[in-house]
Amino acid sequence: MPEGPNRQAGGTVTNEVVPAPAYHRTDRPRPDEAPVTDAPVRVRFCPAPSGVLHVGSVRAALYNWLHARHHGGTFVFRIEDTDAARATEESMRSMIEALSWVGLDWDEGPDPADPLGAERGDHGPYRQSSRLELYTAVGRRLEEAGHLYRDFRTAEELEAWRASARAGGGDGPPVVKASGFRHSDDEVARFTAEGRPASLRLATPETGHVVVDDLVRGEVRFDWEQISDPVLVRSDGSATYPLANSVDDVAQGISLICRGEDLLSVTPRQLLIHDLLVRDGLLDAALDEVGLPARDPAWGAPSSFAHLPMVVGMDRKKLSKRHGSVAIQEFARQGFLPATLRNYLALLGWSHPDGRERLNDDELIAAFDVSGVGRSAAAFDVDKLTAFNGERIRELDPAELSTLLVPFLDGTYGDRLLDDPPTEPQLAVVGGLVPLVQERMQRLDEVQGYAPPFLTAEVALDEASVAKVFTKPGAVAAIEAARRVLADVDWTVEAIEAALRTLPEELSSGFGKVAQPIRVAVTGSSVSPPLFESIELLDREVVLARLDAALPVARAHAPEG
RNA sequence: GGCCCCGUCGUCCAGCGGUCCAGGACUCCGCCCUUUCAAGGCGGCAACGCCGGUUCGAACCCGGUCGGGGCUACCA
Repeated sequence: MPEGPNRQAGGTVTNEVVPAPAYHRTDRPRPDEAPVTDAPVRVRFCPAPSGVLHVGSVRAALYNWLHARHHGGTFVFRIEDTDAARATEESMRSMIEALSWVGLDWDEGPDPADPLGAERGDHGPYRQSSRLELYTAVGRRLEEAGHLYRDFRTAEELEAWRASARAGGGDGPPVVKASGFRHSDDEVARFTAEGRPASLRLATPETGHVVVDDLVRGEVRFDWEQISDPVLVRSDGSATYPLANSVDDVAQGISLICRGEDLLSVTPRQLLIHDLLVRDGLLDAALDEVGLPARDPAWGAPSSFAHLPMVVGMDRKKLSKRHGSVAIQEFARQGFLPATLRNYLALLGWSHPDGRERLNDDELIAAFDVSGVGRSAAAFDVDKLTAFNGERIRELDPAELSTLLVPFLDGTYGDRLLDDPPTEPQLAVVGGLVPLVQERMQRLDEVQGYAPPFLTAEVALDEASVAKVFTKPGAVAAIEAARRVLADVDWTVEAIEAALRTLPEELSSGFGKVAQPIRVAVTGSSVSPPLFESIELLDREVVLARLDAALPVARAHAPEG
């Protein structure tokens, strides 16, 4: 049981590397001897810009953001585009836009207003493609210090070796170790002279084990003999993820690495790299060499890890297009509020100590603690998200909701029902619509189902509604009576209601029987916002015209006799 | 195959040896309210994967088993 001085509120922070015979030095300080307690809280979100940002990534970003805000720390947004073949600017732009939309603001990283250009923060650049020199310098220094070895094997050779090893040809599992992979000095000299390309592998310890003390998983032990020596520098000279990611985490003073569980098994080698980077000031020298900002003296190597459980679909399978909207932008166009996403996603793996679920940012930030995160995979449930969203919409200030609704009516998302730009009267109608629809919407895009009768002169009578309502006795009479009383009533909700309330008695009927035909005639459907308010929102001429237009239809559907 | 992680209602969580014939939220169902649809109120269905062990006592501890997932790339 590792017991070091490295304790921090919220969890044990001892990442012990034991023993370390294969990494050479014995006079170095043990990693757990370095006090890390007063290092400032700095966390990062560092997606690889290929594809779109999905809810799993956003939840990871959210947890990092919450951790930073809770501790008054710094949230860094870094772009990991070391794989030139996969990274695209389109994806990068989209991810920056998505994270901004969700409302997770970062303190250092690309400028959302100028995604491909400006950056903010003193420890950049924040795009790895702009730090290649650093990785090269670090790679060279690591090699000079004897931590790396050259591998001249081609991809085909490696593949063949793996295939046979896996086939159980007596070689055991396919673990790459220096003991079996390091070329002899002669070979190295010869291959180098021939100009054969070589990748650089990190020589990990051949024996012993590492204990990763994870804030969510507890202590996880790995035996070094099971861990392959990772390629740090590709044969074309470019850095791989383990190198670039580790270098940047140390160079940017990241204190807690909080990421997906899929990276848990890769943590041992990163611990080793962090250690090598910090030791003897190797990284500091490289930083200085390439002219990048020096590290803050208060920073240590990342001292805490938190590996978050995966987010899966309702079928427990990996999140995919089949699970609805994968790209975060899709949530925007469907009318989800960013605050809903933040609230819901926070609860996917974590819960407030007192059990409350509807939480605003302040409450989230105040209560969030990574070590309280659960360990099992969580299914993303759109129904619950939707329910949360409906509640939030109801809490919105009407004026704000009115503004939020416009993009769903001006053609930004969905059909265009407003002029460009919207006219004052149109905006007034939208504003008038808000009280009628606010409590019956779960998503903003649902306004598209309510708005047409109020924004277009003509109304199309819904076939099913006509068949259901106009075929009942009394429909024609109700419409005729409504037409008569509405012709000269005061155009206020109260007067309209008072007038229509007299109809049931006159027609010896129930109000429901009278109201439905009128509703269909005026709104086109048997399902609509409240009748009196709907009528009032429309102009008298429009209402009367619609009643007139509906009359022949109602007559045509009227029952015999 | 090897290494690692995970396993409470359909779903997300609570539970951290007795107060649990397991609690909240979403979904679903019923009732109330009601001019439709909603909203709101009330009520209901529904789970500790399995087998052993420890213990006076286990959802909680231990072992095994089964099931799910991750990694096993010169992707990240």
